[in-house]
Amino acid sequence: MFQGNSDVIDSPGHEAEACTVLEVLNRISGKWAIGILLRISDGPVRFTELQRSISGISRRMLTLTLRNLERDGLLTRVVYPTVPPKVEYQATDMARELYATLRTLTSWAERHRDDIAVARAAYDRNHGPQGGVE
Amino acid sequence: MFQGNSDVIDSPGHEAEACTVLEVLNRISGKWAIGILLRISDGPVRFTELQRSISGISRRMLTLTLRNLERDGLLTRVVYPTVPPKVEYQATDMARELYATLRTLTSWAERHRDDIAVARAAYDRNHGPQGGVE
DNA sequence: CCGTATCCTATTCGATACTG
DNA sequence: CAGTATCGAATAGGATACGG
Repeated sequence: MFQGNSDVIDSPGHEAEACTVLEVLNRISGKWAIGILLRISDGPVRFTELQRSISGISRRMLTLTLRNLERDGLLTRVVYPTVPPKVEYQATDMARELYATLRTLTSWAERHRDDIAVARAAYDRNHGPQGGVE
Repeated sequence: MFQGNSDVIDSPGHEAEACTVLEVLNRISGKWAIGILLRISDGPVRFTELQRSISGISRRMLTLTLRNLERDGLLTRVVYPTVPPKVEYQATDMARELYATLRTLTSWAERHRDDIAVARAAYDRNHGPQGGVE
């Protein structure tokens, strides 16, 4: 019944700052965080706009990921009390420091996508389904 | 009974290359991958040595993560047929291209660890346990 | 338009015991 | 030393339905 029943947001009162770095890195891991951060990299974006851009994400996961990023100070949520409601999400300075790194990361991923596919295929050929010596 | 029952290694024959980038990024996500990669950044390291350095990791997760990284061509596994056995893990060139980025990432995490903690505390104060309007 | 609540599944991970 | 097998708990994530 707590908001962080199990899901992503951990309940306040449960401190867990053991691993310095990995704890923080876990904030930008998760299936959608990087995609969201990159999407709002050049200006505020509305909720529905985000949902359509990212495509594949459910409203639930979009909300949860946005809340976590907001909680950690990586984006701000601005509510315009209009009708219909309008909510914009916007990267903070802290998040902006990440963009260069994030882009390097995704560019690395794109550059080596084929290499990885090849390596994987080779591995699966040798260490086949049953670990078969054959 | 298959090696990829559910765990980390996905069974060959199930192609899933939909998302270009995220698919690949998922390879260096996971709780231990980055730690392992950084640990082998300056030369080959043995299994037990890895286990002690990383500390907190179980043999099982060490093995699984190593296998996945090997499968994706991020490290190589060299077995010396001695007794007792000796196995060394070593980063590939592809992985070495990642180190600069990985260090930038972890340094960002360290620089902003406090900011994040503060942001989180503030968030939890406002959007308290019940989402209470108060 | 922008969410939240519930339910359910798949995946991740740790503990433990066994092996070449 | 360097693993593998099995089990079980916790968590992430999807589908769907409801609300301000």
